[in-house]
Amino acid sequence: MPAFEIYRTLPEQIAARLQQEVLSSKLKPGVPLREMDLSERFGVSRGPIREAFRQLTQQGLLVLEPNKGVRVAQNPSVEVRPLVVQLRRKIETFVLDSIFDRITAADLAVWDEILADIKAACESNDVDALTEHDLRFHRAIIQSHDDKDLFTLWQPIMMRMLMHYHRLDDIMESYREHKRILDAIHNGQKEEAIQALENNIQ
Amino acid sequence: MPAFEIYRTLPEQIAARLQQEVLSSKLKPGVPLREMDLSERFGVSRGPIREAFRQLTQQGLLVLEPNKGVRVAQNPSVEVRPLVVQLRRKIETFVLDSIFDRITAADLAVWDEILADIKAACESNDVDALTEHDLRFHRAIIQSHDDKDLFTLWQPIMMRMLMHYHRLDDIMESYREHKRILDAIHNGQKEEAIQALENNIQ
DNA sequence: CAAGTGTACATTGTTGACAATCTGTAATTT
DNA sequence: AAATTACAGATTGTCAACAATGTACACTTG
Repeated sequence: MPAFEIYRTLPEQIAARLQQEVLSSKLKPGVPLREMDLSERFGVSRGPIREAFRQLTQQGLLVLEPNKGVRVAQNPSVEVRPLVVQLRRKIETFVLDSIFDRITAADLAVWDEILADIKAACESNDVDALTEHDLRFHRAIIQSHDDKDLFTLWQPIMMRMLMHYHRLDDIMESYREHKRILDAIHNGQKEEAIQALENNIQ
Repeated sequence: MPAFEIYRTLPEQIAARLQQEVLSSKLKPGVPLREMDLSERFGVSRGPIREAFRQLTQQGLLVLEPNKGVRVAQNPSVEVRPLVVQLRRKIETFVLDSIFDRITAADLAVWDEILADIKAACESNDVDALTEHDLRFHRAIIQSHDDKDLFTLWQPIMMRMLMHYHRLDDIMESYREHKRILDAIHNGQKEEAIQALENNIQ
């Protein structure tokens, strides 16, 4: 696992950068994003910017109005949050349950490394880094399922949970929760792993 | 409600057309879509085509590989189907439950009209039209929720259910199921309506 | 003959120019 | 003075040309 992500395309790199800025509230809800501003900032033409906008719109981080451009999406309402939690739990526990017996040592090695990044983020109290590696952790699990496009269902749900929400007083608790998941997997304890995963999603 | 949908933008019109062709299996899984072919067919440049591709990729109907274009997505695996059913039920029943007391006569009028279209499609045994109006029916309910971007979560799930799947031997049963939902709503029977809705989603 | 290499060709990626649309402001009308 | 219209600037939508990448097939090379 490289320390930095490798992106194939220009729009992906731009989208990743903007995603990080939305999730860290550097870009606040309602703020309009101008194609030309960003094309100057990233040193590319408007085409790749527009495509990055589409990706982030699909993730629910931006809202698009025809002929009026995109804005940063509003944070999800508290009323909807319990639904989102349930949906994410259903998907992730489904995946963990169905891949459990086929998890390889290589998978676990990757997940352990991400856990180390989570630990480092918690210890340095870096909430943005924690968000990033929390996302990487759960994405890695989802993407290990055979049906690759479960990811498409999961991503917008995950994004809604990451938008402007920090439930933990004690940031180290996040590390402990993820560690419990991996410990259970290492020990081949399926039910415990699923339980720990559900406990982490709230 | 107009007899035909009104689309603001060029890419939306193109995406709607391609969506219909994928859902009706006129475009089969795995088939590559070439930007230039479609730009000639629709009489536009490649730009709007690319944007339509983005929309359909987000819906899970197309799969995109960088530098290699898009293909029609494979049908969802049978293993994943129960999960998708559960997710869709959770979202739709959540919406119906939370809007139930605020449903207006105007809402019901719209839904009744769609039901009439469903009936007509069933009576003429037109599976493609049924798919279209089934989609319209449930979309109308989802979009009546305040939190507009619940739609973003729901759409890719709905698409996976519509892809190449016909569970009914008796096509008229679809009409009856939707009628039961609306009848219960007309009578103010919330639990019955939710039950009928769940029964329709399988 | 198998494996690798080179070279057209097809296709997607990116760009800058131009067209269409929206927004706010000032002039006009009643 | 209020409502409407006309206009100018800003912004997004579309297009066609060019660049970069991937693909297929013939060709070398061992």
